[in-house]
Amino acid sequence: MSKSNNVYKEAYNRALRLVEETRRLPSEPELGALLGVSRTTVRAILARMEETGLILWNKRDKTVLRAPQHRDFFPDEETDTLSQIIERNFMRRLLAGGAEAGMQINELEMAREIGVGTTSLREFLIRFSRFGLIEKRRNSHWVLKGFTRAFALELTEIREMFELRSAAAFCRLPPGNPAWAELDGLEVEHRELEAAIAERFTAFSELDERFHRLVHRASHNRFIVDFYDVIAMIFHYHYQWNKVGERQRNTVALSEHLAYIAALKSRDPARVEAACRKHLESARQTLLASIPDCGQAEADNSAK
Amino acid sequence: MSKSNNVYKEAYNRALRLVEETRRLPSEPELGALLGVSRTTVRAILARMEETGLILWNKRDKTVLRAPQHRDFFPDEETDTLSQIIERNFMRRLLAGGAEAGMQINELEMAREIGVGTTSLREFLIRFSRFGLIEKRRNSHWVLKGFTRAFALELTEIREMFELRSAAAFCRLPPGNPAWAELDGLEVEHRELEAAIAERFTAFSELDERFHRLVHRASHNRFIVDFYDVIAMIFHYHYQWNKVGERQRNTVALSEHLAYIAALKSRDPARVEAACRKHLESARQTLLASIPDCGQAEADNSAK
DNA sequence: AAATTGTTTTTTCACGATAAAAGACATTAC
DNA sequence: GTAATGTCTTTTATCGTGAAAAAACAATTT
Repeated sequence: MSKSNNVYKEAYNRALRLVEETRRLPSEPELGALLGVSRTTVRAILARMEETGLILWNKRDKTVLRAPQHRDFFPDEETDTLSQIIERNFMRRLLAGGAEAGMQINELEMAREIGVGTTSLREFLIRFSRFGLIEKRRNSHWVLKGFTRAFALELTEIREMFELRSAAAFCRLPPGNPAWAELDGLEVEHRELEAAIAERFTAFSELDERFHRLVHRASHNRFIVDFYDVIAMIFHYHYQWNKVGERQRNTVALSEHLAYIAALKSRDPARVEAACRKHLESARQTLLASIPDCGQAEADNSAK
Repeated sequence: MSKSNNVYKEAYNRALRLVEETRRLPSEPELGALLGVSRTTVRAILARMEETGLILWNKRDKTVLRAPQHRDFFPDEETDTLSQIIERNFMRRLLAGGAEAGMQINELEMAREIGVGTTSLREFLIRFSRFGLIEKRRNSHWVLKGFTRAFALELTEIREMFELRSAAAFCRLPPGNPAWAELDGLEVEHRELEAAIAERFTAFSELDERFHRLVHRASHNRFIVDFYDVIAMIFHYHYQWNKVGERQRNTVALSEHLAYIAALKSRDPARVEAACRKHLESARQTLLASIPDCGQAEADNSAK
């Protein structure tokens, strides 16, 4: 099957939004920059838009003829990257299904089950291995380490080290640094969400990620910044399968964020540390509370 | 060409060492365990040994007929893993050649130059990306970030955080923990090397790695333990192309290690921290001294 | 002349295929 | 009856291939 054209389809859907808003589309290179794809893909999109009667395309002239209907869009399933498909499948097995530690992963079988080639699955597993949940035996299978209490503790330990350091670095940023403006923006978004917490309390996790990434970036350390990928991945999937008490959790986290932001703006290192510690502590508790295998931790940890 | 039989060749060479030392070889499963390969490979090895007249093989009986000659061994080039070949090639370009930051990596071209398939190279790059030296543009090329002063500073920053924490954890290990015995063993090896520093001063880096890995393991944190891979990789290649002042460096490091070991054995946290800090500081200086682009650091760091 | 469009070349992504290596099962030897 | 050997099956490592997407180059247009 070689390669799916999801890049084209996904960009096409986004291009439809542009069609909704304008009478005539900009030049090909401009569209490419706007959609984040190459001109080759832009031209494929324009060609189809002409075919379906959405636009009239003649060289520089790209006039919108009609508003896009619902059926003009490609279905969501077709716009996903292969690695996104694999990732979702894999995480579902890992978190939802009964994936015990020590279980081994069969590339061929798993690729067949998900319906992808072995190469793609292999590449996913290699990329995924940095999250510390799987390990490769040379010339042999992968071993699942399991989403255990020990894992959560190790993850949060690093997170706390990194975030405390990043927060301290944030305080030291000169006043002119754009990060301060970003922080102000995030504060506003927090207040807006606080006011509307009843309706859109699920929007929090996206805001949460942006806030923590901003703090981590202040460290100016690629290893710290990159490590947030691990945290984001875990929290993302974790919350997707664990909705109990979500609203309560988010309300608490939101107010902790606001205190944390206020502390950062005060530039008082002691206050920042306290606010950061408090928030991380409750994040840790939330994560731990959701892991079934209690008592397992000591065993895992002392097994060297 | 599908797959090279380097596993077989490498295991064969190691099996020759056993032939040198024994009159008759053990059972197939035992040999497999000894060489770390499957019985399939063991049997292939035995088959060849019989063919070349090294042994007489009849079911359980595997009698050694003659001592292996030099020409019985497979040449070293043939025993390397593909990923080792790729790694060496890549690191040579990165450290020795003029690999400026921002330069882009072409999978196809590089694969051709090294003489491997694109899949293998891709997988290597994905694995390598966690070292923070390259970055992928989606649906496009990889970008080289360069082995810059900024990189070295970011790397050592994390290293120091992790090692200080691990060393502190080491102090708290109960007296019965096998790590203490391992530490004693390493101390002996250090003393032996100290006595013979004149002859085998290049053997230090291997000892260095084992020592630091032992310390890191005390953290009981997979992210800390895994991070040492990054450090080991950098130091390994770095020293391979930078032999100036090696002996002096190693002599200093050796005595610092001994002080560090003594501190750990004293279990005095303050003393451990001091010894650890001192050693890490000189390791950092050594690394920084070897990077050509001075003054670059500020520019890199403040570029957000 | 600079930017845009038209055309061609290259590169990435993903697959199936194949030999090496591992693993499973059946048989024999002690 | 346990542990070895003999045989067969499955899985991994690697490549070549082909379509999607990017990038480079050439020809227009304003």
